[in-house]
Amino acid sequence: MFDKFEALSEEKRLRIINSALEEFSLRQFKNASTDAIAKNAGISKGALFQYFGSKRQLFQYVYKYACDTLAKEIWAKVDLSNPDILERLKGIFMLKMSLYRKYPSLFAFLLNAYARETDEEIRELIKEDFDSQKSGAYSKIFENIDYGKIRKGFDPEKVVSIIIWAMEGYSNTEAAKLKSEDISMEKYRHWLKELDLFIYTFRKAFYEEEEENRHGQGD
Amino acid sequence: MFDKFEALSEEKRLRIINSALEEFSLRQFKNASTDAIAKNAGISKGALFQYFGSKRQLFQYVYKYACDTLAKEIWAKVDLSNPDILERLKGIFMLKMSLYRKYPSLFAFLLNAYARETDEEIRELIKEDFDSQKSGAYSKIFENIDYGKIRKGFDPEKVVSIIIWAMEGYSNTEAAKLKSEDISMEKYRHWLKELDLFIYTFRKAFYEEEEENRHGQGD
Amino acid sequence: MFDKFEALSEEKRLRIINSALEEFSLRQFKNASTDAIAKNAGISKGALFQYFGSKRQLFQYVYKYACDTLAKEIWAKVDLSNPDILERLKGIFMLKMSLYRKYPSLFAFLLNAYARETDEEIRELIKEDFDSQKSGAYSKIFENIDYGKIRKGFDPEKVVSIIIWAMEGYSNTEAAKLKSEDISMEKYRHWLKELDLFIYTFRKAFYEEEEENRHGQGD
Amino acid sequence: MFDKFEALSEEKRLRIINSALEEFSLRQFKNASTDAIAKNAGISKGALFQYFGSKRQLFQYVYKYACDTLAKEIWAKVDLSNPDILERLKGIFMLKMSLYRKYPSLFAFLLNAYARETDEEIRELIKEDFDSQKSGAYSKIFENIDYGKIRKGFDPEKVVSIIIWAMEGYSNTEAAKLKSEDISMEKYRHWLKELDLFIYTFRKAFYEEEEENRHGQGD
DNA sequence: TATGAATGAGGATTCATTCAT
DNA sequence: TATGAATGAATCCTCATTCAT
Repeated sequence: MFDKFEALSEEKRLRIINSALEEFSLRQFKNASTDAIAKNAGISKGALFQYFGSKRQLFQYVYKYACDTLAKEIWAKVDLSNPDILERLKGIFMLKMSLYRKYPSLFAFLLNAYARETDEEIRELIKEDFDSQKSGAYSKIFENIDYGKIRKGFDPEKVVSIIIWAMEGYSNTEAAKLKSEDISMEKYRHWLKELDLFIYTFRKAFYEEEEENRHGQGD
Repeated sequence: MFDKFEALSEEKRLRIINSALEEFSLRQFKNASTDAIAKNAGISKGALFQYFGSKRQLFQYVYKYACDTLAKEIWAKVDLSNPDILERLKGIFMLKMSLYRKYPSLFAFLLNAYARETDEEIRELIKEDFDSQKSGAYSKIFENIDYGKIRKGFDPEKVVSIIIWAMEGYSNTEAAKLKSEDISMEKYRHWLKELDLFIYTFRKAFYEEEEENRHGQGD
Repeated sequence: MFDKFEALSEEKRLRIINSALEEFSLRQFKNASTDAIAKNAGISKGALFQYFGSKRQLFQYVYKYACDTLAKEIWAKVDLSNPDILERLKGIFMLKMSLYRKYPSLFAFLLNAYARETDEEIRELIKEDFDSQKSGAYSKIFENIDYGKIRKGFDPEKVVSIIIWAMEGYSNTEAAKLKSEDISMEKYRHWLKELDLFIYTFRKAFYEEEEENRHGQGD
Repeated sequence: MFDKFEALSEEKRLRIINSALEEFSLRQFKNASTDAIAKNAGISKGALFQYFGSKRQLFQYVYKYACDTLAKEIWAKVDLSNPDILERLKGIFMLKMSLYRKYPSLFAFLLNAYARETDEEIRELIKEDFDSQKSGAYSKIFENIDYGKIRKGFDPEKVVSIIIWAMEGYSNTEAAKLKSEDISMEKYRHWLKELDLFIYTFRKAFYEEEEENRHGQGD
């Protein structure tokens, strides 16, 4: 299965995968056009069906590819050694942004698949995968987090929720601004500065004094 | 344009609009069936096309109707007299939740349109509208806000962003849990309690001491 | 089901059925072209699918129609009161020939369906029907046959087999000559004369003397 | 034409012919897969088209091959020295049955081609060939037949037709029972006994007394 | 010469849109 | 004006045939 496809040159394979990623991120499974995928990949419709058998199997292949690629990229790079949730989320934010640069369609494809897809069979495929990945991801993100730094009088769970929602809000806002344009070094530097401001704010708002001092001193 | 439609009796007009709202909230524009819309509205397909010319124009009409209706509802009820951002957001959250109950199809339609629609022309229509509405909405939300209460040392803009993102995160999380089931009074009470906890947390984290005291005393 | 089709005028319905009969008698189910059926019936492809839903259902409808029509025609006209196998087979032969005139494609369609069809689902549909019809038909043909007239020294079963095979051979030979051209009255008279000759031959060959005499006297 | 094919080794040629015979006996011309033919012959699809130009020409070649082979076999073995039609038909029946055993695919192919093929061009090819072969065959079968034995009062032509149709009916009935299973010696003996009974019946029914006597004495 | 990947025309089916009644 | 049957363009998929290697 998919032997014929995997026997192709990497260049051609990527052309096809990226064409499919783009089409499937623009349209639902049902409306995505195999014609468009073939055309944009520079191959014939017949070839597409020789490689993947059906539109459905093409989706499955591309979906698996996207998940694997993303998982490899993310878990290879998130630093789980730092027990500070703020530093960890900062790492995840920067990673997320860099992935937009590297695989613009891939990200859009996965979001589209999860948020918009209505084809039942496809939803099932996604749900299984997504739920297991998500719970895995969340448990990894919260692994070894040190809640001791949070100021007395706060519900640590609420505080962590607020921080995560705020970080998500920020990364979504920035991602929406990006679209598929290139990300400059300047942009990176800007984000790092902004993130430090957010982190400073969170620390000052929710952490014990000493933390703030340490931060103040280190600054 | 749409003269023929607007000449109909209100009862018939509503039947048609509601049928379209429901179909468009269940399916993407391209997959929505004009047959189903006509059937559920109890009119013939031919009539539908005589009123609106095309499926696309029908969508546009219904979309505009939904936006207008919602805007009227929201701005009629949000209390802009209270200069405290926290109280104002609490009001918006409760309103948002109550709208799920009042106009399930209309709300679902707008969410679906904004979040799931992939038809390019439709997206553009939505975006324009949405952006102008959003900027209007945001300027209204921030109208007369008293930033003076925010603790010195914080960037008020960042603090407000964090609060808004966190509130959005919470309302999205809760909305996702809702689906289309009915909202009980108990649910409302639960939300009010939770919101008060969030507000307490925000106040304690970002507001001047005295604010916190006032809250503590008032509780 | 098929309501829309049955609501059409008889003229249009017959045009469609005959077009389908012809196409399905020329090609196997799989190769039969819905395009050709629609075109020859003078309707659009879309209409065909509105009436029947799918090519498969169209076949089923047409098949049932063919069976019902044929059964009605045959059993309405075969005279089962005459206990002489020769007279009865003569009746069946004449009937078979007259059916070629009335429903040329219908006959070809049923033969084609039984002899050539390879689509499994279609075969099953046919087999059930055909086997039950055939056993019913055979039991009717042999109902009340008087074997007493067959000359001593012959195995009556063999004699009847020979007569039936010979009659089938003759009717197939004649049917093959016919194709779809019209059958003249002259042709009918010719067949009747030929049949009488065959019957004379069978009687003289296989029946008791007295039978032959009676025949001789009656001639 | 076909030079390239005929230049191949006999072993390879037979592999290709047998593969085509099998595929064409399983499916109609249109549904037969050139892919399957090439694969089962152990050659590439490209080679197949280089040898034969098109699927149609491949069929023609194979059809001609089948006809020639069969004709050679048949006329080599039918004993034309015996002037008795009954003995001659008995020989043909036994030969026909033995050919099922010797060339199952070839026989199945020809039957399939004649009985089931619906492609018009192919049908024409078959018909021409078949008609010329048939008339040739019939003239050979009736060569040197002694009609003198037939009882006075019968039309010899009719009698011979009846005998041939009955024999065909019997051989078709038996062939239908066979399918592709092997033919045992017992089966052969059974057929010989049955044939003798039929011949006895025909002789008694249609031949002059003395013939019958001779038969009765010889039995 | 042999290969088998690539091509693209052809077929079933769907559905927005039209139009005769 | 209202109807809903009819249309036909568009979509997925197959497979004989071609052609670069």
